[in-house]
Amino acid sequence: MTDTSGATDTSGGRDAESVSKFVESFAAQLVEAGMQRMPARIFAALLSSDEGAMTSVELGEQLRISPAAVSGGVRYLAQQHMVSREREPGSRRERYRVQGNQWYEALTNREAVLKRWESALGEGVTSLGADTPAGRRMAETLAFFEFVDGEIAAMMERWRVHRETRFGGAP
Amino acid sequence: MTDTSGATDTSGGRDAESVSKFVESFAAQLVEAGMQRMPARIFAALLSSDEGAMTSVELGEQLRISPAAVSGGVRYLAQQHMVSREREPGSRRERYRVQGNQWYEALTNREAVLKRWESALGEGVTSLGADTPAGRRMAETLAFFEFVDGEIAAMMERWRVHRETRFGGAP
DNA sequence: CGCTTCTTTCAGAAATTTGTGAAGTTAAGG
DNA sequence: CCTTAACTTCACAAATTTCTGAAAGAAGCG
Repeated sequence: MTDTSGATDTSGGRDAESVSKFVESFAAQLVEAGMQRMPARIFAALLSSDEGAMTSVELGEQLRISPAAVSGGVRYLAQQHMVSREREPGSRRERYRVQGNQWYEALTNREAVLKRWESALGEGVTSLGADTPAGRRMAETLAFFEFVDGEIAAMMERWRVHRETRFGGAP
Repeated sequence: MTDTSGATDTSGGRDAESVSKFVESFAAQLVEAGMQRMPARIFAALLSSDEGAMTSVELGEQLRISPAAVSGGVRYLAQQHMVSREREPGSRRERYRVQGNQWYEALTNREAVLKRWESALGEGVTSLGADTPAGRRMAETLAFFEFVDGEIAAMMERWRVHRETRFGGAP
């Protein structure tokens, strides 16, 4: 089965090549935005799978990477809550799943990041002096991030509503 | 002047050491969020300067880096619109300035990034087939980013208002 | 015009990051 | 229990990135 003619499916895409093309190009964007290469590729592969889930072996085959690389990449993604791990009961085999909305909730949950920025800025304000020009600038910056923090939560709430009306609210 | 006692200013901070401490710790956060090290450090230094602007030489001295590193870092920051360059007329010496609000407008202007993601996702939808499960998932993701796009603009508008009432609208 | 002062570019050394093979660990199933 | 299938960890080689010194390029100023 190494023929290049009709491939698996000509009707709506889904031949190995067009999937791979998308995976690599989307992963490249994620990399450019600061994600590491392997996590990005793994994530893109999951996103473009029909089930939204793949096993270690499947990932390794599609991306041509070692089990070790899959393991590392998946661990990162799980830590970031961008994928979740499942085990089909009664098998040591794991599947990694991208949970519909879960992942962009995670993406917007730069919350942790924002919190750390805020904390660093707060220290900056006190250590440089709240009454100095630099201190005032940082206090304003801090206020901005606090504002954003709150806004993002509200935005995600609006998204859930918007989504329901547009896609007929899946869970 | 290498004494460690009274330093330059004991009233509100602003001795070289506490500035540097803040700079490095804030830069570290930026790095963790994906920014390269030099740009991050340069940016943090500018942010914590009283004038909000420094020359090449000042940056080099505070951060202990070569002129080449300053040049590279500053170029990156300028491309991202996080700092602007000024020249005091009649001198080849340049100053790099963090423009109050300009920079977080830039930060939220991941607009370019979002656009590229959207375009990649769009290609994904057509290439995988809009009627496949994977295609639908990606279409929804795409919708999410389009939604975010719009929301961010609105959020920044609200911020400007919020800011005026809180800080007495500077330009 | 040529000197001087800044900035930028470039090639390369040093450090860091990345991905792999191989060994190690855990649990399912005989 | 022992075997086997899966995932994880680890040390290291390769690739990439990062920063520097040196040279080159502009632009003010005499």
